[in-house]
Amino acid sequence: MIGSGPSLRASPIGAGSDDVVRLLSQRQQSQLAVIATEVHLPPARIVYREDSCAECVFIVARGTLKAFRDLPSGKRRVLAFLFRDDLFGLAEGGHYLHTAQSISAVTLYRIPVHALTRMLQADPELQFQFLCKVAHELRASLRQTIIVGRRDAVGRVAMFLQLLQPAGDRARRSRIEIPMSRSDAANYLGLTLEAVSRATRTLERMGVVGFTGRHAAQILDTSKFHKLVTGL
Amino acid sequence: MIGSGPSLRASPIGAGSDDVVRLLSQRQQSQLAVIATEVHLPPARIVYREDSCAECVFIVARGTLKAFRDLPSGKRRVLAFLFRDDLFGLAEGGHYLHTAQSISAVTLYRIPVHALTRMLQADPELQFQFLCKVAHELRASLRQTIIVGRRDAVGRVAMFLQLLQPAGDRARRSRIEIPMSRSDAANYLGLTLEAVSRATRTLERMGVVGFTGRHAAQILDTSKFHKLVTGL
DNA sequence: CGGACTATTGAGACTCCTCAACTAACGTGG
DNA sequence: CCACGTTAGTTGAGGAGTCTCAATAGTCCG
Repeated sequence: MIGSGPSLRASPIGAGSDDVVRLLSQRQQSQLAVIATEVHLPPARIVYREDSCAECVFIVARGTLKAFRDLPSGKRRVLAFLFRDDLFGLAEGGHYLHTAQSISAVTLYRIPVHALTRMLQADPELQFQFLCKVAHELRASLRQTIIVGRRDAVGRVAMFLQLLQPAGDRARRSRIEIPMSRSDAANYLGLTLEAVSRATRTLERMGVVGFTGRHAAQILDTSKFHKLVTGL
Repeated sequence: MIGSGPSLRASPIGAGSDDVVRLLSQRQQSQLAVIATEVHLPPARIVYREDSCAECVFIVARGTLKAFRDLPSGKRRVLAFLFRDDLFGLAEGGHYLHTAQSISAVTLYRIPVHALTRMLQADPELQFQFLCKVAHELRASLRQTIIVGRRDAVGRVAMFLQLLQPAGDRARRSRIEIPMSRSDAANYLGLTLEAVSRATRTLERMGVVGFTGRHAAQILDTSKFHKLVTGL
């Protein structure tokens, strides 16, 4: 990280670029830094609870988090994983829609919404970056809908791994870090822990993906992998 | 409709209000009208195709549309239904992410993205309304994820009906209009047409919902209905 | 090294999908 | 206006897949 303040990452709106880019300029970062507070959190710490009063939004500077919602039936549903440069803290009617919890140790920028909205109103360029970011999250959510809509567990897990693939050349992309637990991943995918476990086993047996430990995977057969992702 | 131009509707960001409100002022509507073109379309007409060059965004003035995506496997997935005051035309890398098609006869406002982005940059208040609207769509998408994640068909259909519930008092809310076909609804819910058919039949047998024709439903037992929606 | 939590593996039940036949609704053209 | 063809929806029987429940193995942390 070059900047010394909050940064965002997304595909720009409208522009022809295909790439995910860093959105904020140095100026915008330092401007945001004025109203932002840096927060350090150990793993498994609640950042905020659903339905509590939404006074701040957050930007991830380091680490991984999950956003989940407790359903009336008692079940819990993971709706998103949050990585570096992600924005979170979505509210409705002044209350958070889900609970945010750290998975690894994280560093966050906490920004009061009222200060942020004032700043956005005064700085159209900055606001535009936030618009791009929210559109980016909307795309991510639609992608999740596609994934969860699939019937087969193996295909869903394959798509999930693709989601976690780092950017870069083929060698870099083949090594995948899996920061979350199996059970969180399962929950995100709309599967049970057991189904994910069996699916990963199947992927290994097919020689498509190798798992070394629980938090690292390597794609061994890119062609087969892509066939699974696209659904045969 | 009082305004004579495009209008948007969403929950505002940050504010304490719980309600969905009309976002744009008269001034903003007439300002948008300058760069917008009114388009009338009969039912079942493609507005744009996925992967085609994204030059315009659209706002629904009247009617219902669906947004879907053709998956590599050959299957088709409905990702959203679009109603009055909805904004659509989400793109990535300059290309539309899904295909938009009218369900009923529709009236749309077509707005070139380059003109819109220019206008947004120049008018922070207007841009803020668009930010609210996109956040609103993000919430809708997250809600769909929750719905699709459920396992039981009856519960999913119940949630879907709740989604279509009009605002107002109890009497108004109990009468539900279903503009889309069973098969589109099924697709949106991640079910087959047959499963939806059986689920509606079950709802009828349980005396929870009555169906008169294929495009109208009435909630008969609100308490049971809510139990189904929340998942027992 | 022990304890608690997470993950793997197995057997059975349940639900939805697939396939197939039939019925209803819609729009077209005679 | 009606007959017809096409599309959309209903209903039934069978099979595939995941969920549930249960027991075992592995991992992390004190």
